[in-house]
Amino acid sequence: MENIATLTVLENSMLRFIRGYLVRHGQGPTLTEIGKALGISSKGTVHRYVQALVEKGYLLHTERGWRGIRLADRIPHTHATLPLVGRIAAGRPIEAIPGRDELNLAEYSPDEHFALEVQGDSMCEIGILDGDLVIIKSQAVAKDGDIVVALVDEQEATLKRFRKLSADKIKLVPENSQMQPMVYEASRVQIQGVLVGQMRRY
Amino acid sequence: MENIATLTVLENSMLRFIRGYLVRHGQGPTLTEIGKALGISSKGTVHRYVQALVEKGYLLHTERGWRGIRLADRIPHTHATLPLVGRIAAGRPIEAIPGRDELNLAEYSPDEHFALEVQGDSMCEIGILDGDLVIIKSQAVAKDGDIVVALVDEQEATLKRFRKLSADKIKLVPENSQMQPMVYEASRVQIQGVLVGQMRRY
DNA sequence: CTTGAAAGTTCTCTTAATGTTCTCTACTAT
DNA sequence: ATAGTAGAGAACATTAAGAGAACTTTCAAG
Repeated sequence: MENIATLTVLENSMLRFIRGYLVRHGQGPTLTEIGKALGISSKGTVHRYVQALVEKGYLLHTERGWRGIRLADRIPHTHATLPLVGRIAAGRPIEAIPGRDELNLAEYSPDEHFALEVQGDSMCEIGILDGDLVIIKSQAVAKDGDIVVALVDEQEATLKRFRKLSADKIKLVPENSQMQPMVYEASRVQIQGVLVGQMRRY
Repeated sequence: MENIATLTVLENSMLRFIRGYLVRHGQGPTLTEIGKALGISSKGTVHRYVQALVEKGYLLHTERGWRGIRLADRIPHTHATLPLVGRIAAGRPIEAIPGRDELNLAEYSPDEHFALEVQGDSMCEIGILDGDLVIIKSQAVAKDGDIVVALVDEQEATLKRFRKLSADKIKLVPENSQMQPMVYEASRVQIQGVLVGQMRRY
């Protein structure tokens, strides 16, 4: 945590860019490329910042030669963010996503969200598999088509797509063709929240 | 946080804001940002409150430089966690998962990991869909069967399952029956990392 | 090997953003 | 009336960020 404290906003941005570039290209960027990416037209300015990162221990530079910027072992610990290097599509270069160079994992506030582990295949056709974690925003009302955590008779829980049939009937729809939708009296069903995220570990 | 009671309402609000900001950004807010968040237009006023929190032992400030506000050691740092309520299986009550009541969103250290956004369907049969984010552990070596980010000829990237055919040949296998595996000379392929996580937003 | 372009290095000058200090004001409770 | 809380805002100081020119080094092509 202390480590990040010593970097300015721009140093941090530059480090993120350099880091992404190394993954995307397998070699270091030129000062001009760094400048272009960060909107700086002066190589001198870019050079100075790279030097600052080297002096602060975040970057190394090969002794001679072009494109010699490398990551040092010392990488800032930024709580709850990861560098978002870009978009990967087979057969293409990884392309940086303009304006998005960080993945913020702390965007879900714990007072409004909770997590659940999924068991079963009811939502597998949309990529929510057995064992996945889902992030739910706590709310009691859902829109037609939302994926909800629904409590039936205050007891049985399920993660399904919510369909409103009428004022007093709702349908909970699995995303698995082998399973049937279920229709309930609205009064039996309590919406606990709405799906906002999913994640899986490997 | 027992001593939080000795703060005024506003000091308390400010402390909460600063704590949240530090988690999301990994560095301190500017006085202007604090002011904007709490509806105070005067930097001078904000500064005075920050000083009060420093004097009362809740905050620290780096000796020099901007964005230097930090939490004092006695203040618990907010971690990027969500309550993990339990396991959800259709038709059953949500059951608590023994020993796991929190989902730690910050488990991937940024010095070893980066994220990528997936484009395409090459891994869709294992639930990695177009638009998903994947979390990659940086490493240059993979085991047979690992899902890897591979750079071919320092240029083309791909996320596929790694199969080692021989000492100098590897195969990259999609998880989509409509696509063919590709075989490469090992010297053409640079492993940038191995898949450790996946996530999706709704 | 030579040459020219690209990339890197050093330096000076400038501007904008952020932090600090201070004075004045208003409201509420004692 | 006084003290505490809370706010505005201005002037000043410090930090970060930027341009660009001149020079040096590296590399690739001929």
